[in-house]
Amino acid sequence: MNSEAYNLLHDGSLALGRAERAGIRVDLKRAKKNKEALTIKIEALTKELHKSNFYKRWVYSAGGTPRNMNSDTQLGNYLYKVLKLKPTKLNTSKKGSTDEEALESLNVPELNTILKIRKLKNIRDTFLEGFVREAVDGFVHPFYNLNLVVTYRSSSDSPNFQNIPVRSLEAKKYIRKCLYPRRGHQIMELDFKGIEVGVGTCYHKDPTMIKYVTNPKSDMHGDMAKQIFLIDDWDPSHDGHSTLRNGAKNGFVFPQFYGDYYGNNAVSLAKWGRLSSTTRWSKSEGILLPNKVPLGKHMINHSLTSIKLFADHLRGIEDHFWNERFPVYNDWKDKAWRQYQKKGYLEMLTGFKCQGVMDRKMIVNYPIQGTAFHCLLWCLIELDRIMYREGWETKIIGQIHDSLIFDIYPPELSMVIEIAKRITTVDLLKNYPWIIVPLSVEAELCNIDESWYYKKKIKI
DNA sequence: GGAACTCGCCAC
DNA sequence: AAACGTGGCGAGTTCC
Repeated sequence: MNSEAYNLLHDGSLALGRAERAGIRVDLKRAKKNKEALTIKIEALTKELHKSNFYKRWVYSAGGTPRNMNSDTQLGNYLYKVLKLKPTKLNTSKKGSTDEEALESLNVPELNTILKIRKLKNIRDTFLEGFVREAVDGFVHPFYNLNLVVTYRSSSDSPNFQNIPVRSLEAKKYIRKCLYPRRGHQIMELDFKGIEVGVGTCYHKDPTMIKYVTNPKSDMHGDMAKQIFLIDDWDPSHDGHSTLRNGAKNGFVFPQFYGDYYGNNAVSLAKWGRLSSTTRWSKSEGILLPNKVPLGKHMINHSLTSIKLFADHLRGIEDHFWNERFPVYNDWKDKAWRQYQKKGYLEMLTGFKCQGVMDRKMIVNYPIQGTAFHCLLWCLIELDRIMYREGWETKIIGQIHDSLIFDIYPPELSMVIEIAKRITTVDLLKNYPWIIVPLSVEAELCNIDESWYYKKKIKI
């Protein structure tokens, strides 16, 4: 790495050290209460399972020794060797998988109980128990490492602050309702909007992507949703259409950027839209579209009657995506790969080098992932410097790759937002002149004395 | 009988 | 042929 990169890590660890020292307030009483509530639920589900013929036969098959349903080895043996069920999926050791997708596909009611227990145990033992174990005087102090990740991103541990559940409502409730700001303060989260797409654009400079990230009226994910789901009367403000937009974004666009292909896109989009991956689609299946039409009916009306035909459709879209829509981006991927093969390493715009054996996907992903984080880290250092110098009562308490988490002293709120906005959208671009696209941030805020669970988007 | 390791799973 | 990157847990294995 060059000296600029080197200094970023040094300044970064000092700034992150202050966030570590600040820490996050935990309601330990609540964490313990939630743990107990989960234990009761887990015990009830375990009892239910133990009563089933499914479990009794499992024990019998082991000569009467009790079976541990948390053991994937025992479960896999029973399902695929004793019951001789056909695995729908293999794990890396080429044995029948026992992950969520595999168990769901077997359509055995008791397996759903096991999945439920798994989820609850994960909430209890990884997250809540982690808070209880790591808390000192009512605060957890997650660590942020800058020396562990091959892409020169950060990682976090003890407890890991970068994988706190937010998508699953149940997990989110149990866990985030334990995390609080200091008394009289409020938690705020500031996120870069589409930073990886923006940083990627600084690498490949594709003119169509530049238009997409520069013109606020353009909408890449919306355009892809129109194409993928064959919608003629596209209305971005429509709830149902914004659902399809999310599908296109998370089921096609991002996976394509990461190097995935249309075949997997078809499977994951079918799953997302509740369409069968094995049988022909019917007009009554699938998620409901805005006009109350099931997705299955909509697809069939457009002659897409099965996942096979849908995959063919996506193959054409993938081809158009890379060769017509983003040909310059496509060329950059080739160029980056050839350059790595010639030089044996890759170099980021922020001055970091990655050496070692890498495949094509790593070569096009690492620089974007790392560089995007470096933008966040640079802003964190700048903000920390100002906060420290001026003695703000507001503290930075965490960081999740493209977002900053603050413990806000309410009288300082508007000043924090104003300065953070300046640093992220103006100062950063001066420091890194290779940033050729506008960057923007969005904010989520909790009320005073409210837990992190209640964060809500605010206008800034 | 414990330390250190791998694997599979799952959270982001 | 076919998804980037992490941390953490429980189960199971190996080694001393």
